[in-house]
Amino acid sequence: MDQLIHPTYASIFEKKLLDEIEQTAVLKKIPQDTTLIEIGDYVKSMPLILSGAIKVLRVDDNGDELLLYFLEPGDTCAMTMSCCLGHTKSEIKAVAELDTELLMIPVQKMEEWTATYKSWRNFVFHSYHNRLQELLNTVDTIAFLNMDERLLKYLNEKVKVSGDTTLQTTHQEIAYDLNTSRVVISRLLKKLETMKKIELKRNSITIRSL
Amino acid sequence: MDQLIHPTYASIFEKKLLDEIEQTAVLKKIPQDTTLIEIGDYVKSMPLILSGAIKVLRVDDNGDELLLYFLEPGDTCAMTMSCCLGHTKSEIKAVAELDTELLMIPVQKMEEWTATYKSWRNFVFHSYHNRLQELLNTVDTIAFLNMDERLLKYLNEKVKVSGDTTLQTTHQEIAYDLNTSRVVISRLLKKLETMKKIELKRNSITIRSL
DNA sequence: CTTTCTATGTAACATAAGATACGTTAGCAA
DNA sequence: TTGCTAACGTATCTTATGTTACATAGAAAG
Repeated sequence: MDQLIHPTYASIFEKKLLDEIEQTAVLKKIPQDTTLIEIGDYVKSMPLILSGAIKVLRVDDNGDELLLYFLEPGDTCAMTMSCCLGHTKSEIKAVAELDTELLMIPVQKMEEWTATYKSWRNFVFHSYHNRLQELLNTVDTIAFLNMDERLLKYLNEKVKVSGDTTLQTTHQEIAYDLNTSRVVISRLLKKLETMKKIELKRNSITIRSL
Repeated sequence: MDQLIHPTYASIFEKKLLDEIEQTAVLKKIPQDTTLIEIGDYVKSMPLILSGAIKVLRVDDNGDELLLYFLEPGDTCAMTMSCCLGHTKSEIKAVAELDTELLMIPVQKMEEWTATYKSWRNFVFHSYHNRLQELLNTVDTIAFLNMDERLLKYLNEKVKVSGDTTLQTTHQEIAYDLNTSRVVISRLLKKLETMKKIELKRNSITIRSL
């Protein structure tokens, strides 16, 4: 497991902490599209992302969804952390966007480590900081941008996260993430295709320039 | 100053920490409508709110504003904290909603205390937790609610924060907070008045039942 | 090859919200 | 009193987005 921890976390954690992580963390392999957490779930461990990507969503009472942000290697789910520390239920839904590898840290350990390891404390604060930033970004997007701009931003993020300019997805999927209807997305995508910015095929969108 | 700290914070901080706060914190009295922080400001101290209330806003490049949430006694500005710890510029604008009293803690001290005081660490984590919650709430509001529902929620919050069912405000002010136009707010308020839920006068709105 | 899905294209219409314009009113000041 | 200004009321129009309905196309299954 040692090799797995190294690439992303070795540089920020001290040796002793890395040893502790190696002893207590559990490696979890998650196939694409697996739901990791639903709203209302109790969470007893916190994930460190080693590879892949995780999509974090908000869901309202009517089942309407909205993409909040993606988590990538080196990230942790601050929401989950927050729920662990506050001993409250999950406020978000998390789905594996790609095949993903996680290190699961038990709550009890993470509480211990905040007292004993400065590097861990910094990591936790840093994670909160990043999550607040991302949430502000999300707020900006839905408050200040029109749907066509949001769609562009969304496509860009998907390309960045997947590392591929051809996205395997459907219009309906996008509509769910942006909390709108399929027809609206089809309409806007068609416009982008006319502008030669993307190419549309069944189950795939190729981004040429955005 | 001892009496000032007591009511809101005495129960959560240990004696030694309270003493330290008393020695290093600076009491600041802020009149209503004063801008405390603008986006891009560097912040070198973190506020603990003793009395009053603070309105936290997001502003975009066009100068469009959006109310994120209100801070009340016992709260701290997690955004500011986050910026302090990350040594980054402020991402938000903060305005005194009422006459407000703050204790200002220097960054350097707050970093020290996270290492030495468990109660401080818990307070910091708790604050992050609450702010994430509030931001999720904000996201829900703008993503899933229509303007009329957002207006109702807004009026309720103002009543709660001010402790008065009569709000001294203008339609334009509300429009700024909700990032819409005055005309839209006037229209919706009129509808609420017709439904006998509120009473409108120049510069004042009295909430009867929501 | 036909059938059966699911994904996509597109028209036609409905609605919430934004924009513009202008009239009215309350309160203050000269 | 008169006049001025900020706040408010309201009609009209535009636009972005949502809704419904239906046609077509591609993939998969039989």
